[in-house]
Amino acid sequence: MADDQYSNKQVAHLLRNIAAAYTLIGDPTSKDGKVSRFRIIAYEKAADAIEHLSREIRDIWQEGKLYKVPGIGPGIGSALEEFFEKGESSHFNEVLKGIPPSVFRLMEVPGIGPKKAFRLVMHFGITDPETVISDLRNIAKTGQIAELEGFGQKSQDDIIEALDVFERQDRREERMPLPYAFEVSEEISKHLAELKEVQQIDLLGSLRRRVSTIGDIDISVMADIGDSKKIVDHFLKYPGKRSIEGAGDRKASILAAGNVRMDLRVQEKESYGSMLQYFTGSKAHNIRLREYALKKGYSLSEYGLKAARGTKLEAKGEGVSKSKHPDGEEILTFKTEESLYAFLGLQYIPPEMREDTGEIEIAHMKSVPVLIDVEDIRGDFHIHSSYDVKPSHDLGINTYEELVDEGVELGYSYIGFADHNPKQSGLSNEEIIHIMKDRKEHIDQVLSTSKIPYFIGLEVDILPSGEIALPEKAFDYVDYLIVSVHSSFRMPMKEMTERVLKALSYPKVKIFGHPTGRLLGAREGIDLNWDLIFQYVIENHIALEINAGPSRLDLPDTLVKEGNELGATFIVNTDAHAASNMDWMKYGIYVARRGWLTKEKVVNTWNYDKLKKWILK
DNA sequence: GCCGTTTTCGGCCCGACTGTTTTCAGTCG
Repeated sequence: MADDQYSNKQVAHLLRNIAAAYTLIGDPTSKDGKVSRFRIIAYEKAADAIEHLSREIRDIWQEGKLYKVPGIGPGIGSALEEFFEKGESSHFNEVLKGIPPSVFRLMEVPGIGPKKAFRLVMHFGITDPETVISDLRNIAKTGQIAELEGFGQKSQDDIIEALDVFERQDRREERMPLPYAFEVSEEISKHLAELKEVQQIDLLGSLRRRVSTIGDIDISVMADIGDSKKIVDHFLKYPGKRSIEGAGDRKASILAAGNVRMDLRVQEKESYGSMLQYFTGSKAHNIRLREYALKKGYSLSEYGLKAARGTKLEAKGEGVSKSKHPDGEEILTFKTEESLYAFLGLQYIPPEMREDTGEIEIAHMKSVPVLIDVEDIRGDFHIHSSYDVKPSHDLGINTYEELVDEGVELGYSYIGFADHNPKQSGLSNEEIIHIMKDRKEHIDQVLSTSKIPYFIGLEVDILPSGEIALPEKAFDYVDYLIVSVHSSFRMPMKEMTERVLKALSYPKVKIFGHPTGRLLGAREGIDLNWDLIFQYVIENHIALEINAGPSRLDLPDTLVKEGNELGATFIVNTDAHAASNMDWMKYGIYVARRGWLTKEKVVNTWNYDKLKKWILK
């Protein structure tokens, strides 16, 4: 499904190839064959936009909303329509005709862009994309690349190295789950903190934006600019280092164990705010912010604001001062991010929102939402105990009493238990009903003096038919049900949607658990028609779970944002199988914040009375 | 080719590093 030629990734790849072809040979379909460089940029922008969509571009086209995607206008749009209808576009074909396919393959190698790929392919006549990597490596080893004009010995060595690395890890795009990235970054932070010249260390990039999976670790250091070389040198001596990717006076990159790339930047105090802003990203947010600044007459970079179009620089406002850009021009520098956004007439934008999904417009209108925080959470409703109901999946390791104690420790006002349902094979309905009755009696007994009120829930499997794995007579012994998909993950969207909608229709179902079923880096989510799911849960007051389990982080942030815009409500749960895992809550909160949620949209921030009313409704 | 809270025409993000170069092109983030 996701890897066919219509997937967002493939369509984005196609548009980037068109952009590369334009760069290399121009447009064969136009009169003079020339292409404005801005048309090339437009294709790349459209590719970026499509790659970051939260749903499939082809589905958007089928809904007739293709031209609502930013970056798609009449030109690219009409070609895409033809592509979706016929499986190919005559314009795209014309443009690509002049470029051997091996060029695009070679461009996937880091360090080789369109120009180099084209030169090498044309000069050596390697046209087969299947063999281009090994063919070129063989040629390189004979020393022929070093003799080409514009290349040299070093270029040749670099190409051999890049091809070797590429072939070893071809297409393995390793991103680590956010919680793991936090651990890795702690070590490098400690290493940097050894230097007394280091005044402050910040983790930036996708880590600071709390993206669910992290590619690179981005680190900034505040220091006097005279010390920056020394700090870079120390960074390069990190014991976990495998190789140096690049190094300058103010920035450097290394590859650490596990092929984790780490990027360092050093900046002085006066312009540190600009650095934080720049290095936090996202790239799309930064580009949009720079465009916005430019319209106001300023050119924005990681150093601060330069005057553009004859604007006069005036250092007005908190934390703003005049300084010199490394190139000698006068600039305004910013101590904090707040001062930078404020200077541009924008409300502060939390890092989690900086994805170019409308946040700059909202900040301009001064209506940035107050995002939910982990302190707002008053309870956890997806916790597994060690009470043995002969469950279909794993038992937890702690008793109800221990889970309550942990809840009290976390400052919760209430708690909900959601063990897995008793397995259906080998147990009769009567036995299951009996187990459920015993469980309720057990809980009520051991928690008769509980410090906080509790709810008795159950996480029930959604069977392939859409029925749920619990006889209705057992419903008497629970306050609420979480329904979750735990099997048959690969069903066509239509059937999967019907399956889930049926499960959601049972009485006492209040929560749709880890809704996509994805496992980060291990399993894609299920295919659902989200418009129908959102509509149903909104009408029936069912909360969509944001599962904070480090390997899940499910619902994904993009779907949270979409559901939020439609008016859905959510619940952030840990799915803990041990009391010690109940502190995973923060990871779910990160997802919620990336989905722009305020606390009102999250049921487990509500006070007890309101919450109880919702559960018992 | 796309786009609009100073524009339906006239703009389009910014800088660092590397290698091959005597002033810059290519690539990347």
